[in-house]
Amino acid sequence: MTMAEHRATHAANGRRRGPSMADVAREAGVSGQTVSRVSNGRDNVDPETRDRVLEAMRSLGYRPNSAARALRSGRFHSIGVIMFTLSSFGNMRTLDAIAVAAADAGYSINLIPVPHPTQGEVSVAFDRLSEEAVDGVIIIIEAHLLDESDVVLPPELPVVVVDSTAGDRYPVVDTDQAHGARLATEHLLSLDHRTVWHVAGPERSYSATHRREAWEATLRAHGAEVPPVLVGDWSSESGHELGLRLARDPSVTAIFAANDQMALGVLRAMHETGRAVPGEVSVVGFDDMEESRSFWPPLTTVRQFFDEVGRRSVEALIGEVESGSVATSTLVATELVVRCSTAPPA
Amino acid sequence: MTMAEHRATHAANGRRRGPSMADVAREAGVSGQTVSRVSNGRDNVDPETRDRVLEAMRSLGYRPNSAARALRSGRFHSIGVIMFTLSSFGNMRTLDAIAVAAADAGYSINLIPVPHPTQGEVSVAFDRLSEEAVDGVIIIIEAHLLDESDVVLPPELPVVVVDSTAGDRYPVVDTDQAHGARLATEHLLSLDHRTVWHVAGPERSYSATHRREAWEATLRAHGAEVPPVLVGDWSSESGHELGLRLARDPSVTAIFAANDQMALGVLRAMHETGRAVPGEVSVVGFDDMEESRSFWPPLTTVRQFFDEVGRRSVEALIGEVESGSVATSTLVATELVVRCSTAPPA
DNA sequence: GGGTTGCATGTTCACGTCAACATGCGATGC
DNA sequence: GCATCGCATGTTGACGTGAACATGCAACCC
Repeated sequence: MTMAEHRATHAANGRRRGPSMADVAREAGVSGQTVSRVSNGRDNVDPETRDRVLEAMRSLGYRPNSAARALRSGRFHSIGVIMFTLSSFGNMRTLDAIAVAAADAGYSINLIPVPHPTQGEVSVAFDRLSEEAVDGVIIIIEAHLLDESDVVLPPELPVVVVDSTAGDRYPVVDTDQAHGARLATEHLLSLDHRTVWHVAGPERSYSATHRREAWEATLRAHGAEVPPVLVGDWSSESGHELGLRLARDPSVTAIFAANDQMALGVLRAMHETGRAVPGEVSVVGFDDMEESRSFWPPLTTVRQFFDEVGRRSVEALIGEVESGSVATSTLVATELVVRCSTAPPA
Repeated sequence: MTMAEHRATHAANGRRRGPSMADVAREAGVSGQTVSRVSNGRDNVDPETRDRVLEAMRSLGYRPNSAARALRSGRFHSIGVIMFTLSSFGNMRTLDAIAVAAADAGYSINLIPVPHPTQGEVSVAFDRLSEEAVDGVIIIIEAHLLDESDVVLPPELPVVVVDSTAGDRYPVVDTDQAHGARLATEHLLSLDHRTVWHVAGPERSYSATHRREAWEATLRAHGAEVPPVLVGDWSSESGHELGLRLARDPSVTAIFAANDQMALGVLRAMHETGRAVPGEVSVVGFDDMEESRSFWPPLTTVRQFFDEVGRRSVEALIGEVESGSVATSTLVATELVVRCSTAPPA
């Protein structure tokens, strides 16, 4: 039976199913089991038989049915990724890396969005998740939502948490936020700024909290005064707003923003108020997003290795899925990228 | 049997399977079919029976097995999304919208990355795809790769193409690139610029081509001279490079960049060479990414409605999946957002 | 009151795959 | 020459679900 005939047959009876192992077996004159063996690349098949089967597969346009495979084996070769809006630079880059790493390992990615980070929504996402065909989950949302909600992840489901903390319930892969924040703060102090102001991310974000705490600790360690924190929401808008506040205070000479977007907003505020960067005010960001080298002035920032985070989280998860070994949490280093937005105070 | 006991049982014999319909049926004292009916929300079940079944499901921690369901029904309730790197602002926003729209419709998203846009890679992605458990596919890659390669998408698989063209093989959901480019160009001309230079996206991108063609057509329609095109690669780096070239030419007073990132690079080039924006040179972007309002100066740009694109493509695809009707192609409008990077020539 | 209708529920079986076990056959050992 | 082994291949059944069909029972009609 040719592929065209096959499809015609199926079109006729209204089903859209592709050819099955049985069809291939018939075409090749072997048993279904032999087709299965060829399909799974086992070596205990006579080369000649294998060729015949492969030829039959090709001519019929056979594709293994992943649902049947999953049903039989109990494994889906799929990883669920739960995340808020992708609209954060870091999340996006991390997801990208996860997708690539997963594909390399033969896993597909099942994206589960949580449009609004409320407990209700998280709950819904998790409920949905439990019906999803995934072998494990990578969570890229603020974990406090896990702590507080009575949401239950399906037990026995391997989980890796990214860029957050999760008590010690799950392994965590995170950027070394504290290290990055220390690098940024020390860089500014080493330029002889008396102290460093901080435009932080939202209160409930762990990344934001870690960066802020490390900034504060670094200032204290160097005997510098700790100015009040300005809290933003990661957006350049909020950076702009807080930047305007800082611009009014002539004693401010060094600002560490918790991400590049807010740093961009701060830069805009400085331009608007005529305060020279880096002449009067130095600014450091966090993330090293692709665009930050084109900001004006090009932004000194802390580079995160999102690819590494994605890669490691997939690695950890698949390890857990395949060998049952629960991974340990790991930190990914950061590095300071000095560009043109920092200089000694006037 | 309680949930704990149930899991203990399974742990003991080494299987990690959850309880099945049969377990629930036994617990509730009904047949499997009745459980199935409750599970699928059919209304022909006695309320009392339904409650008993729901209670049994809860106590056992029952979750429908999606693999078995898919095997039986031939439907996966899953949409495959094929895309290059997420690292483009537009792709990311579109994906986000797709994910949300799909979730609302009860579909999950299967992300299939194509790290390198070569034919070989595309081929691999498609091969992989054919084993994936998806009911349809949304393709967000430059479609010429489809045209040229001998890659075969599984026949009968519904496909929607986003932000590209696809001959008339598949329905296309696209932003009205031409309209946007015309808005941008006319805005600059209306400010009395003699002509408008264009920093285009890569040759092989359809979006880039459409924008460029519309820019050129608009200039011609207004009797303006058409200057040579500068071709970038969407990155702010390339915008910077080409911007430096443009900055050297004093006759350049208006620049339309094919995306915001390249516009950012152009802005940087102007700052570096001391050419005032918008005093000496006006710059318009395309996309209206979240950050562009915080560029210096805040960027005049063409807003794309990525959410709408994502929503419509999901709608079109699901329509095709569920009713078999092939959708028609649609265009999503754009709008000009005037900020501070444009002004009449000096 | 016999037949019909409507509704809740049960029984059977097939979806496509693959593990486990079975078969068959040539080669090898003593 | 007979037992044994290795290897390619075949047969059977189960994974969990839900469509199709079957059953059983109460209400209703003329």
